[in-house]
Amino acid sequence: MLRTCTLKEASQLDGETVKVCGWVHDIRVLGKIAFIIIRDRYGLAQLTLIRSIIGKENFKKYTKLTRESVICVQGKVQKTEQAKLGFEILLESLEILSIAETPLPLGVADKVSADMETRIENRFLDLRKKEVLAVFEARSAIIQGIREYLAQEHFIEVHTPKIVATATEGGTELFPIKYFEKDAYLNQSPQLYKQILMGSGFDRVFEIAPAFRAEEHNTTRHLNEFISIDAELSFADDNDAMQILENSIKNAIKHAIESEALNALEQDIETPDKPFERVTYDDALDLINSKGYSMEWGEDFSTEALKILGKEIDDFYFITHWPLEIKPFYVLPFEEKYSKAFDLMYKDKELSSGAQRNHNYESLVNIMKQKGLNPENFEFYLRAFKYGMPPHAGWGLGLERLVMIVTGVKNIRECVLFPRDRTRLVP
RNA sequence: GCCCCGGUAGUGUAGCGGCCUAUCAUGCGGGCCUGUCGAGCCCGCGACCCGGGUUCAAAUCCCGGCCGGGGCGCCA
Repeated sequence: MLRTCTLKEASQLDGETVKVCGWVHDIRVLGKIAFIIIRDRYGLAQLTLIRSIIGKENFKKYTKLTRESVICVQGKVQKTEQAKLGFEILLESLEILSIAETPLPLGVADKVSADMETRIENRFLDLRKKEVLAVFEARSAIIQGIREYLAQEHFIEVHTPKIVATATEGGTELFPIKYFEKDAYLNQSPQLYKQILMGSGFDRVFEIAPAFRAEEHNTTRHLNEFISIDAELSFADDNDAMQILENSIKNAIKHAIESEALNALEQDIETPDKPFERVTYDDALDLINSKGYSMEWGEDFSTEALKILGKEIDDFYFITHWPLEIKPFYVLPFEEKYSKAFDLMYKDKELSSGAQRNHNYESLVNIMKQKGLNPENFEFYLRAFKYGMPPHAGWGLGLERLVMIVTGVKNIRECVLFPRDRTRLVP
């Protein structure tokens, strides 16, 4: 066993001799005494080196260690007021496990900031910073919160194919790939598959998996590969789906807060205690037009329009009863020109979209034709509607968008370990 | 897809025709110090993206390329 405890655990072991491992965060030499700040995932600890105890040779060797080298040390934990952290480890022996080259392409303990590109190119180093790590701890907690809630509501976690034969919904660009002698695509959404599973009687399913979009977008809120959290439930309408979504989000935030990851981010967010406000498309439209912005019925909200809404309405809110014409073919029509579609917003950000689905075969085929899609290309999907399909509803949620909101991070790339954007394919 | 902005030491920056042998911080190398903790002090190291042009003179202006950041659109 290389270590007997983590640095955080060591802080509680006053008087005991421990063996700990980590990275050299910083070294301060003051003549005959020196301090090495060691770091692991859980925190920092100060190693105190006294030359007269460890010997001149060792003292020199250890204080010449480069930053970010990996070491394993043995020493005695002592509580002391003299150390900022309230304790220190009086060094007895030190083993060098890995020497870090110098200079570092990206400073870890530095005060200077780095550009996004430098950070991503050296992501392994960037991830050593506690505020960067914290984003991923929060992300993990968010996923756990959602998974925990959905499992409790008897959702089955499923995985659908990411290599598919045709476009899911039309519209967005897909990444073409070679599938042996056939042409295929990376899937933009599990939409069609999770609906088929409703026809299978799975009743309630969810999936947390990558989705791919080949749009050349240049924004801080789009990725070409992102994690989509999708849920679908049978014998349910749009309101049921919204409730499940709302509760999932609340549990996600609760978990993120409880994980304490947010402490490193100076992010102050509370679990929303009130129900999310629900605004109809028509009311939202009126609100926007009343603020001096001009928007026609049947248009989607522009970024500028959403900024107005974001200011007028509280944090999380649903926009419901969308015009049928601007939603995909699979949403359920309602009162002729409307649909049972909804979007979940956080201020001006689109977090999720969902709907009660159209489970009527004839109607579905008609709407597909109206939208210029060829039903023959969707035969594998449509046949599930011919032999007993229950009414159902569901949603897709962009994980990284939620992580942005919960952590307060401004660029969505910071919410992914190794982001895929317009030009980035490595690392 | 349309549009805007930017590339200066390892990192982050200042400079935006001659005052540049290029600023500052951080880092790195060396030295001093037994309580540092954003340590301090002294010495040193290290850079104008590439190609072409304008000019007596280019980091600075112009053109092209490469690379990056962002806005809109599209969406999650």
